[in-house]
Amino acid sequence: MQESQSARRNASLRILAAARAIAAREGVAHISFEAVAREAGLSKGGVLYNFPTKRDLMAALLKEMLAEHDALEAGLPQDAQHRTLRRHLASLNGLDTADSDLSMSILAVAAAEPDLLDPLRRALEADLARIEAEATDANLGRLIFFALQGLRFHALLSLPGGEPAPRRQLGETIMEMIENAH
Amino acid sequence: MQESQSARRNASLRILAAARAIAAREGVAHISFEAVAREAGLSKGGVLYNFPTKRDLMAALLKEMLAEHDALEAGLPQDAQHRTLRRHLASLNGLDTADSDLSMSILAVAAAEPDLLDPLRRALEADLARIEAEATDANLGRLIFFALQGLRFHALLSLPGGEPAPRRQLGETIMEMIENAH
DNA sequence: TCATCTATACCGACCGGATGGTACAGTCTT
DNA sequence: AAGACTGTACCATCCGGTCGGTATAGATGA
Repeated sequence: MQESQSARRNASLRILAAARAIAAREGVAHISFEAVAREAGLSKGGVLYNFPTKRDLMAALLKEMLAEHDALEAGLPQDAQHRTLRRHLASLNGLDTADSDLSMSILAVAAAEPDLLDPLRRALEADLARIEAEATDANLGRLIFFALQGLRFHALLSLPGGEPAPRRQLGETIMEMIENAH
Repeated sequence: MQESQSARRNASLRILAAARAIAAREGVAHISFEAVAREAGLSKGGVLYNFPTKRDLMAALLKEMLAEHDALEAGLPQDAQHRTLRRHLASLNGLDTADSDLSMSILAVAAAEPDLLDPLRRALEADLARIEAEATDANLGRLIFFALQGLRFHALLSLPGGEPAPRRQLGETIMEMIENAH
């Protein structure tokens, strides 16, 4: 194990990964310092050293998720129309491979400390504005945006329509609507 | 207060109302037996007599919410087209007056015990099927359904676009789309 | 070069509070 | 009196957070 540098210094990434793993396996409610420590292979004190409060841990989790979502835009063709909508669509389609359970933590976080969602609120606010600006029909743009969000939540909560197959099907419908509206 | 029958015999309704009040005031995470008992004006033992486990309490809360949602259909004109979609729209518009925080409990419940959402899953599954059957364009019906759901979740989590004003605005757009598609 | 000092990263025992749940005694209604 | 219902005391557990301590790596200085 090449821990000469990485493990010695800063176990934060390992801790976040451990938290995600626990969320995926046992549910977000089971993210506790002890559990995370066990999963990450260090002590509770070590986790608390990196994230002094649970709030900090959850905030870091959320930040990581938003960053991954934003990173998707890089994979889009430079000249694509409706970039923001496309990014959301891509993010939605990537829900299988990526751990959807991390997103799930948003919900748990929201229940406990609503203001932790502020970064997410700002990001979505900007996205919504961009979508309206990019759209030929602002109303249609909004409609599609919320449909994507609805689809996302259904996927997170295992509600009908959120399974990969129907999700992708509606995704294609939406893609056609996007491309036909120039 | 006419407690001669209702309160004396079966405090369940009072308990559920208390739980909703707590959720609205302090958040879903603060629904505990003791807190509910205090709010409902009885003892913890009393609450536990009516709802032997927390799971039972949460399930009852969810059931109550679903019933209220279904009840909205009665207020719709007999001959209305797209009844199911209209009901969802009505439910969404009623989010302000009704306690949205009850719906919020869905999220917390889902985090703790996902299978409690099964009744909701069945209800939404049926709704989705009905919507597709009622729609002239099944794809459009689905799209609108998920947009409504997205809007609902945004409202629950105080995410952008979920505020009453923009919510109602998009609602009207949707209403027009529904009425123009015959 | 070697002793000392300092900062970083981590360990693990412990505390206090909250919570779900139990036990059981009492009360009210019929 | 019996059963439905309520109140009180209590328990076990979990969890977030504190705290004193350890290990190590580099800087400092004579």
